[in-house]
Amino acid sequence: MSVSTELGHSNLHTPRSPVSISTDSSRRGSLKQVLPEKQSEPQTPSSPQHRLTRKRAASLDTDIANEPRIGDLALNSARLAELPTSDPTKEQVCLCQPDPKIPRPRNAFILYRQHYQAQVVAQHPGLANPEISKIIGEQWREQAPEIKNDWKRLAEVVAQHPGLANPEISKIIGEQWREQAPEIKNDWKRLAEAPRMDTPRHPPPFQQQQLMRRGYGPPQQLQTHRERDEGMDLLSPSSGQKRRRFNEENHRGYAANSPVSYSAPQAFARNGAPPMPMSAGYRQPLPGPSMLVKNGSMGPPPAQYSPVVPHPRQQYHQRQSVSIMDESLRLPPIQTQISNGGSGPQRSDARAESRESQAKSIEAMVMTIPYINKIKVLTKISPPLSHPGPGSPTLEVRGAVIAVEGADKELLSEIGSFINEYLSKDPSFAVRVWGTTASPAPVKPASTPSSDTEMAEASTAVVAPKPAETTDEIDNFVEYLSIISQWHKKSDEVSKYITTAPIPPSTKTNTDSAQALAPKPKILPVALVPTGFSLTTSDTFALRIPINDSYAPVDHWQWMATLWRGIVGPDLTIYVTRVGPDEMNRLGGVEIRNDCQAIVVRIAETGKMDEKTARRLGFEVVEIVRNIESGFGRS
DNA sequence: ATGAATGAAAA
DNA sequence: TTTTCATTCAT
Repeated sequence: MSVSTELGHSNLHTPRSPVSISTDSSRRGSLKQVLPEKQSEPQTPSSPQHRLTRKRAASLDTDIANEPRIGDLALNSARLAELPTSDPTKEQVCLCQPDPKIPRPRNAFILYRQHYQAQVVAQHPGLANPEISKIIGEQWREQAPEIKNDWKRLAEVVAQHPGLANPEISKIIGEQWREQAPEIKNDWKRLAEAPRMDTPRHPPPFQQQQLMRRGYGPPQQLQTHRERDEGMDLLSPSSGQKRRRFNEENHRGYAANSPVSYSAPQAFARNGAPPMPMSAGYRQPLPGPSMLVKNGSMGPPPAQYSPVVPHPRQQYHQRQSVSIMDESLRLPPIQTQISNGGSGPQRSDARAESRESQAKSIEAMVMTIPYINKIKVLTKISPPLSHPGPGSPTLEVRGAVIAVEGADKELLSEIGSFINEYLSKDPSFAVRVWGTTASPAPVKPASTPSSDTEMAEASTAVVAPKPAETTDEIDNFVEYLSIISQWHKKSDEVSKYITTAPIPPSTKTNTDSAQALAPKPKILPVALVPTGFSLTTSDTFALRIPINDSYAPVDHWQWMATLWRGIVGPDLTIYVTRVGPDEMNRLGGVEIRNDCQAIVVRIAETGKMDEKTARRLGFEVVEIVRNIESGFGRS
């Protein structure tokens, strides 16, 4: 059969010359087994294993063989050797080796598991993989048929297009598959067939194949880590955990698990469905403050991640094959964009549409960044009030700054009020609330005809092009800066507040007799930001302000967050989010995150916070706040 | 190498 | 029907 072709193809995927078996050995049946097998026949009933691989590979290849592009490949000797019935000498053995072990396609469950692995690990640190499999397996079982079907379809797509083997691409497809127009789907298919640069082990298809040789080096591991990860690793130190933990988490946990549940951005907030199905945090741009940690520079983030491809932008208008490739590197957001461009049909307001789609993508990306990671990053950017140096005067008290964050405004407000009331009724706390002065509305900055505004308008004039859009962007940006500015001022108030002993209502100043009154419980000042602080605000504006340069969504968000530098950070972050019933059962309503001084509060999709959750939350908050104080004093 | 899960496909 | 093997990665 087309065996020969196939093999050649397989090589394509596994760049290895016939001889380089060693590489493969890492996997299950490779060279080693093959050899033995030949000579021996001791096979008991189930000896098949070894050769299975081979067979499988062959079949797979067949599929591949069908693909047009395959033809280009040069074949390897491996195959050739076989055909020749003529001279079956020992050499054959050698030649055959290359046994390109083409992995079999991942089925729906495997894809599903793969996707949630990270999340589960994040939620259950230290859990062994077999356990993780159980968890995900259980989840899978409970999953609605419809959702399973979505994954099945995705699995089919992946199976049909070896190029999709790359989880990254799979994810993208899964994500947008459902709602994309047919022509876009075709684009994706093309993408699938196109070489993906992500996986080091696969050689570039077409023409490039020859040219690129040098880059690769040995087969390498898998796509798992790449340069991007370095950044993450850097970040993780604080938590001391494995890198994995980091990226994972999709902050919403896994609620709706359909790979294609991408649609309405709102959906994310609504049901907590991870926008990106496949490997959301996989090797993504990472949550970590890559730039922060990396070179300590606060400057602009790294240009782009694609190590191989230049700049997506430059290639946008190139021939489809090329541009598509770039896209794959680029990640979801832009891809959509490109797809649009490629399919040309909708002429009308392609620009607006593209913009819209970009916004959607940004949202998808930004909201996909695990909130835990965001909290960690923000902690680095704006850490809690630090302990005064040795020489500094001792603070009379060290209260706490609590921030309630979350994407759902209503929920935020509900929980924020709860915390406020809960702490306020406790006489040992002196609560004072701070909030972001939400600028009334899209209304013009009538109240603040600051120079900033003027500048903004001036530049608008200069730029001329699209007045409307540009103006909005600037307004948003100005508003953001304004908010940041306000917080800088409030920051001082907050710091002062939590380090000043509150004056008890009736009791007079007890400064003098402080010691004598020792037994009396000290009143702790608590600065509460109940309706969203740095995290919520960064998210809001990261979504609102479009990306007009080469910043990746994650970097875009980070950049927003960076502006909080210099503003006192929360000692405790309470992150509220809505989740589906299953997630609620699995994770509970209140989760304490000691790794980032946070409490995650999960509220059922439909209702309000139940009493049990409220009680636990209140208790934990008090507990943590008290510990903060004592811990502070000691450290 | 083993283990866990589920499912597709080979034996 | 049974067996493999896709994915993951700490033991």
